[in-house]
Amino acid sequence: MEIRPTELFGALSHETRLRCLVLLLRHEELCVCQLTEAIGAAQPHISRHLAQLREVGLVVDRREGLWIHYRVNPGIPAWVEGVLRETLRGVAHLGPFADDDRALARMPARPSTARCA
Amino acid sequence: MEIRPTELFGALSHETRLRCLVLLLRHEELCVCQLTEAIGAAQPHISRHLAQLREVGLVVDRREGLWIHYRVNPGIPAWVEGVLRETLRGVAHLGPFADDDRALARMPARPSTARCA
DNA sequence: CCTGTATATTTTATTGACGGTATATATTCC
DNA sequence: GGAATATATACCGTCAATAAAATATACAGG
Repeated sequence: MEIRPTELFGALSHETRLRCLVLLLRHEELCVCQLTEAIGAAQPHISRHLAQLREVGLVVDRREGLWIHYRVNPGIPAWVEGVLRETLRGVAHLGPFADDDRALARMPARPSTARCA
Repeated sequence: MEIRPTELFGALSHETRLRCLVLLLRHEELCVCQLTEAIGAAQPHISRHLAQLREVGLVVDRREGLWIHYRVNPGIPAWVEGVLRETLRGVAHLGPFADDDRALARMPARPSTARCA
């Protein structure tokens, strides 16, 4: 698993992508509709930025029926893990990131239980 | 001292800026001519990217005669320090970063001793 | 004050990232 | 197979980042 440093930081330099990643660091695995709902943006917007995270190798996806679940790539190098850990430590309490987490907690039904929206 | 996460990562997402920062992490304090020589780019190029690192708050500068010395801002938040430490750990051995360090070591005269070029 | 050195900034042109909308693909259920 | 849902991609106009060259500023020494 190789990640080029400038590509890593480029991926983290956009608020939408960073918010997605922070949610995934906190919740192991989430589907697109959960990320979309928690962040409160348009679905193609979230999807496009998730694709960029995937292309860099930061996240992997897994299809299950209609839903596609994303998670942080378990194969990232140790130093990248370190960067993500320190980042989470630094941003977890900040406005948008904390709000996203609360919005996610308020979501009524989770996938594999019923429909998303 | 406040650093916005997306701005931090944006600053690290350009190879020239990351190379400058890695050199500064390793050497405490360097003047522009040392960075220019070690990296082997045009002076205005280095200067512009140092300015961006300065605007984000990652580095500070100090004038001493003709030379302007840059160093990593000692006032950055702990989590940013953590990110930088992990980054250094991850990239130190990679091509351009290791080469820069060797090129710097080969520089004959250092500032405050004689002329730069 | 004039020259040369070190560094910064401005200018201009180009490339690349982004958002929004529309459309396409995949899957399930009927 | 057709409808509905979840997600992805394509298209397009716009704006910001970048490079390269030229110019400006700051300082030192004669």
